[in-house]
Parts: sequence; structure tokens; C-alpha cells
Amino acid sequence: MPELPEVETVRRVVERQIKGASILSVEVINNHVIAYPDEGSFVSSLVGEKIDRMDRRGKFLSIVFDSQDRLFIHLRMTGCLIVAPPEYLREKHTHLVIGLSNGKELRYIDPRRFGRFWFIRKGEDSSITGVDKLGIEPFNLTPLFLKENYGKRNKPIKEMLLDQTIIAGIGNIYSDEILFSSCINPEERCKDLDDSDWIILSKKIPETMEWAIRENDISDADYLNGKGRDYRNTPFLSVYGREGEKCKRCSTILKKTVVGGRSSVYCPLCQKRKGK
DNA sequence: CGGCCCCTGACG
DNA sequence: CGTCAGGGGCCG
Repeated sequence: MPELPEVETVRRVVERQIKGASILSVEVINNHVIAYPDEGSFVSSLVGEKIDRMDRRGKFLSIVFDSQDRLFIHLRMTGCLIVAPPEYLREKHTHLVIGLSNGKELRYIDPRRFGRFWFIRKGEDSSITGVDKLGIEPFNLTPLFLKENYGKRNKPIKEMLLDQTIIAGIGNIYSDEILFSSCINPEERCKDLDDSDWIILSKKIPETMEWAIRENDISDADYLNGKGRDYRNTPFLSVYGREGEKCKRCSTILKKTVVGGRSSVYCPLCQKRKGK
């Protein structure tokens, strides 16, 4: 499901509804989603914890407790977190329900069950989650950083933008959107990009992320009504999911291709290939 | 590195 | 029925 802007939206919506509450109960409906530690320790560790705040790092979320213990969450493709009153209909694929002292429940819903939870004690090594391997956040980028980290690679720029160890948080949707607004072909090899490309990418990557976060802004009620899913901003996208439609800049028909195993939509005129 | 895996659901 | 889906990990 979600890339950085959606994960950030979840963080904002959920944080303001759970902040300051304590965990009264943890109901594990499907322990598949608990990556670490085992189910018993997971539940007993969480009960009694008081929530200080929620953080985001790349596409990871973490609930930070007063104790400085943390609950890391990765939603992967279809994971959803919602805050609901206990009487709110419990839908199919609800795997985890956390009862809070403010009378609400934090629920995890995930049809494909790819998402994972990790409970990490204060001071405990968090590397099991994968969060430590992440590159920098996609804000305040410099052209030099991009050139140094991508510039020598003989790989398509689209593929490199998805590498979470260099920049964290960009996924398949926003890599297409970033390349469209930068007028760069998704299959362009990094080594064929020049300084002007790195300059424009250093601007368009943060701009695209910030723009999408703003577009995703939603009230608690609307978020819950959409089951924590429907806010996602496909209506605002320029190219993703718009194969066969007209380019909004030049009206050329948008094309779809496969880059590094991922589908990619682009404008063949605005995003011409330069190198080969 | 490419290829396969994890899963369910939507769509052609 | 087959194919694809916004994620990432692991294997050889």
C-alpha cells in the first residue's frame, strides 16, 4: 500500500488519537504479523506501556513509549492501522487489536499479511527490523549527494530511486511521479544523467513527497470511514495508473513499461531517453 | 544480481 | 482462468 507520504499520513492521524494513552490489552488474532519477539513476550511486554508519540522513518512507523521501548510497524503492501471505538465493526483481515486507556482500539488490518510488528526494548538492537539499513529521508537533498550515490551506476534511475538504503521512503508510485515532474525517462541509466538532472531531482524528490503529504491530509473521521485506505491520492497523480491517458503537459499518450521488475508509466515525449 | 517467495483480491 | 498489485527478504 503505502509509500512515505501515506505512511506519514497514517502517523499523523493515528498519533493524535493514541498519544498519552496506555495499553490495556493486546488481542492477537493472527500471530503471523508479529515478527519479534514471540507472541507471548510481545503481548506481555506491550500491556502497561504508555504511548509518548509515533515516529516514522522511511516506510517504517514506530510507537515510542514513555519507557523508550518501541513498537516498530511496517505496513508493506496492504497493511492498515486504524483507531476505532470497540463497537466499530471489526472487518475481515483484522490481525491485531490493541485496547487503549482512552476507550479506543488501535487495530491492524492487512489482507495480504505482508506487514510486520517488532517490539524492541529501550537500548535493544533494532537491526532485526531492517530500519537501520535505511538511507536518508528524502528531504533537504543535494545534487552532490545524488550524483555520488547514483551517478556511477549502470542501472535505470527508476530502479535506484526504489533503493531504500540510499533514500528511504520512495516507492513505485512516487518514483514515477518524481521522474515525470523531472522530465527524466525511467529507464535512463544513472551514469547517463548529468548535473542538471541531479539538480532537478534534488528539488523534485522533496517537492513530490511534501506535495503528496499535503494532498493526503485527512480528518480522523474520514480516515476511519475509508478504513484507513481510501485517502490514498491516486486522483491527484500525474502518471501512475494512467497508462493510455493523455500527458497533462503535452497530451501525448502515456506509456507503460517494466523497469527492474516494476511497472512504470511515463510520457514518451516529455521523458525522452537521452543515453542508450 | 535475478528470481522466487510471502498472501489475498481485483480485474480482464 | 491468468495476471497483476503501492512492500521487502532471502536464496543461489
